[in-house]
Amino acid sequence: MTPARVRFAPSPTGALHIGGLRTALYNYLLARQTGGTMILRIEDTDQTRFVPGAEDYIIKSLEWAGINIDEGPVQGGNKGPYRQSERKEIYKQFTDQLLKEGKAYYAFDSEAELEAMRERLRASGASGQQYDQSTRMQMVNSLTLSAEETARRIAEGKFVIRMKVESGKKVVLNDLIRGTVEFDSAQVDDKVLMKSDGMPTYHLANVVDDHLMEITHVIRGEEWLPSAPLHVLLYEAFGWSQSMPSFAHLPLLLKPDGNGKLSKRDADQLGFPIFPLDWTDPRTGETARGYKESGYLPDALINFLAFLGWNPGTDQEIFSMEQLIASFSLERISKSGARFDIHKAQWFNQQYIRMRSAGELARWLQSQCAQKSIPCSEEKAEKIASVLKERITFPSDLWNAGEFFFTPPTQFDLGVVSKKKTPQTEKVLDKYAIELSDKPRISDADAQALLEKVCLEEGIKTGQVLQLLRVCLTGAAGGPDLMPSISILGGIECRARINSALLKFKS
RNA sequence: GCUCCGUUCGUCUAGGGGUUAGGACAUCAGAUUUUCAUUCUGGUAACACGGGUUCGAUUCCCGUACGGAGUACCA
Repeated sequence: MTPARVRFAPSPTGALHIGGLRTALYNYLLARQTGGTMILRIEDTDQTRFVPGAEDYIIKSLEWAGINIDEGPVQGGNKGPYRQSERKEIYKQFTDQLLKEGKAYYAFDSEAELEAMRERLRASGASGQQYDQSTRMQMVNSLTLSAEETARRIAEGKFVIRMKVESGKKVVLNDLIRGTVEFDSAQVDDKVLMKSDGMPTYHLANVVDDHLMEITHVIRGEEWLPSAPLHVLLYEAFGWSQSMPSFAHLPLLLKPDGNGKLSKRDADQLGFPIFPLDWTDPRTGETARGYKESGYLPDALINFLAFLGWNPGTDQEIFSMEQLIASFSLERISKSGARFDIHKAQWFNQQYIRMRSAGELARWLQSQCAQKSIPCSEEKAEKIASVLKERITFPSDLWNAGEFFFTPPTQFDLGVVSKKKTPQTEKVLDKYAIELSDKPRISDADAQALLEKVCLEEGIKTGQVLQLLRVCLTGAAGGPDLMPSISILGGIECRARINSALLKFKS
């Protein structure tokens, strides 16, 4: 396999969207699989949309997700710089070349003039309202103005450079996911290549950089497919057709319900994260919760994301990053958009939590306790973790489901109480409490044997008191196995809880 | 409007001219757990529609419908 050079090229206009993370992942998988190079390129050519902190956020998010960058603004590399704003001079050379060869031209139209053109076209019932070969000669540009006038306007410094797209050409794109896609160059417009502030547009910058950085595969979202013919034309114009990268346009991530692509709004409404990490928008001060902070494990999220649009063709679903790298292939990416389903993400998380060691879960619990200033020994944390392990989806559930190990219940399931509390069961629990009172440490088996003994003396089955006992101890009707719980709590604590609960039930 | 892309259970998908159309999530039922969860077993549930091509089409072709994307001096 020839080593692939791929890039993830976000623009620092905000937090990294979960769909962007998937795009980065697919790029990364191909890079690692082929022993190639993963490049991060910051596409910050729109100065008006620049958001401070966004670049740093993107880098931290990728790092958390386990997507390691080989070349980028932080790591450097010999094809840099990796921020497009720092490559301004490079782009100028290339537009100059196109200008000289007559493949691009200067345009001076104001925004109002452009709008007027579109309005005119709409009114006339034309099929499109593009600045293209059919309209360019009616516009204010170096094609329609005299050489002197053009020179004067250029000297004023207010101009854009547009691609001069020839009509009547068939543009063929061989997409790795979609196969051959054909376009008619007549419907490609004369896109702006260089903006009036001297910055390139995405179209120019992307082609120039991909060429200069020797990118072999452009793996990006499907939203780029319509502008792909322009990019192909640009490669041709520069004479780079032979070394043009392969394209793979990824299916989009769609809303869980309704129509359209997944947006932050949907996530907010349905209550799930859309960003990898917590993000505070510096403009609005608004904070959005991240996957990390919501308790998703990075490898679980990655596994989930990998399967949204790709599958290995086998029944295996749990894949580590290494396994994904080994099995991944662009050919097995599906063509249609994938609805985003947070339930599946939760299921993956649950699976990954179970694969963690009791020790690791214990450390999570200990840190949660520490935050609440509740002491928790390693031994206790580990015991709790092992009884709770199969029952949780997020690390925070350790506390939610195990709080009763630290604080006696204040609320009790009254349904169980009214159903199970009889003079007889009360008496059993009373006696059980006394038996427990001199046993600070007690094993599961002993707790069980003791209960059976008391029940036998009172002539009832253990099953008749078990649930009432659980409510006394934990307050709830359901929960982890009772005997191990008693062992964790210890005899003294259990006795106290039984007594106080029984007292409460009397009133 | 125009251009491009797409369409298999509710969801993610496998499959592919002749299959009992497979798996996973979700859901329902039963078993286990004298609780809940887990686990196990089983169930419900899909080839958008219409024309071709063919002995035969869910699979290939063409339309239609529906969905999506793009249509900026944003990426």
